[in-house]
Amino acid sequence: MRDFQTSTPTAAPPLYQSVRGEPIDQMGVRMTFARDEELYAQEEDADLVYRVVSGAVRTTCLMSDGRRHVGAFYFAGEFFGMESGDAHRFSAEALCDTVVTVMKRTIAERDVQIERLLWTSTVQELARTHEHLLLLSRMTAVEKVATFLTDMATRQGRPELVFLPMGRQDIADYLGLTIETVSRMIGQLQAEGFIELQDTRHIRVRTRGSLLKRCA
Amino acid sequence: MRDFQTSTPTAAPPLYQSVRGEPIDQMGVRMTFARDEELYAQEEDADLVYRVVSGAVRTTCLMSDGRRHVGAFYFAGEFFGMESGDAHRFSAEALCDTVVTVMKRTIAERDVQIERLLWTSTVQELARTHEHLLLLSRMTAVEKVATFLTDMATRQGRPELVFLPMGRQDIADYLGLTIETVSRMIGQLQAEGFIELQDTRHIRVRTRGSLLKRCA
DNA sequence: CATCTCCTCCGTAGAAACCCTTAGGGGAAA
DNA sequence: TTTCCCCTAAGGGTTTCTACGGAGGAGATG
Repeated sequence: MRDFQTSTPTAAPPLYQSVRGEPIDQMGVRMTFARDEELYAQEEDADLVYRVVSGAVRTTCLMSDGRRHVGAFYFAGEFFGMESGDAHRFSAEALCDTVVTVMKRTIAERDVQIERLLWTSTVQELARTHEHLLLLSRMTAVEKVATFLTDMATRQGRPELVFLPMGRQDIADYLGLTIETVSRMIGQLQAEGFIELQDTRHIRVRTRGSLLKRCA
Repeated sequence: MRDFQTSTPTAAPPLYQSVRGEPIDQMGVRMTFARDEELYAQEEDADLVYRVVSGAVRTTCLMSDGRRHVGAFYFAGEFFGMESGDAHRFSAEALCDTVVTVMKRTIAERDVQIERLLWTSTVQELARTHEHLLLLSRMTAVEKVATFLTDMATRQGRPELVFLPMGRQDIADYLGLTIETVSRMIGQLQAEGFIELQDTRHIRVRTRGSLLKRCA
């Protein structure tokens, strides 16, 4: 976990660094969550917006028959929890020990600068989500896993060594695969020489260019 | 096409009706596009934002090996074309004869009211996109088609008779299926008595409650 | 500190289900 | 007629489902 904590702050875009000269990390109330602790639940009132300071968060959606879907992962510097309606459509949980800042939605919407920041963040998330759509609808299993790994590497700002704060089940539910297929595809990428597993959560990318070819 | 033109304006939320007392339809420059005409292309500069006045628009993404992906459909009252970067990641085409209003992004961002409208619209689209993700990642073929039909019915504001301005290929590329599977599933829903085909583009929903059960 | 057990998570293999590919025919529009 | 799009059917491939075994961590015990 520790190397993850120290690596992610570099991923925060410069845009997010300050508002009115204040470090944006200090905007709102600081809160800490333990691994697997719930930040908010599905159907809960969505009157707060969140921003990751350190650690990582996943949003999940549970269907009535038990099928599970992971909507997104959020890392340091990223906003989440904005909803168009009154209630959260997903629940949010901490992947590891995580610090976030929390702000009332009504307060954020009263400040033009903060609102603009939120809008920029929302458009960025929309773009990421569209990429996710493309991945889910038209990629093969091995392409999904390769794309996921390069995306994680990029967002962590360290293309040669990826740390995965989430388990295999989370990856599977994010990519629309089963846990077995994820394992098989990681094994296949390793057998083909694209990646090397240091342990189950640390993956060394050998030839980034070649791995990108497996991304479709 | 005609019944579609008359039915969609009712789908526009009240929020979009006016800004500063002006009908928002008159914001920006009015443009008309013919069926299958391109509004903008993938990789093109994204310095404009669009809003559908009448008709319908699809956004598509073409992969290098020819695989095709439909990102979204937009109907009267909805904004599209906002990007986080400088370039469009998708191309946009008219599904039928379509009227849109076009506005410079820089102008939109200078007006606080318009900017807020855009943000609201973006958050709504993000929510719709998250629903689309859930559909693609964890639904079966028949659930995808059933969900698609109920979504179209809802957005057209006429739950009992759905008009599909897009072809089967567009539906398939939107749902991550093949055209044959879409046909089979529509046939299956018809055989099970949930829907009835008037012609290939007009579908009568017999028992909405039952169809919703097929949506997972 | 070593060892044991429990528990969770990860990896592998075979069978089965699901969906896609391929091929062919029909109907509407140009 | 020609062309394009849609529907149907059969075979094959990819992914999932089911089942089993191994690795590693947490906690209890001596």
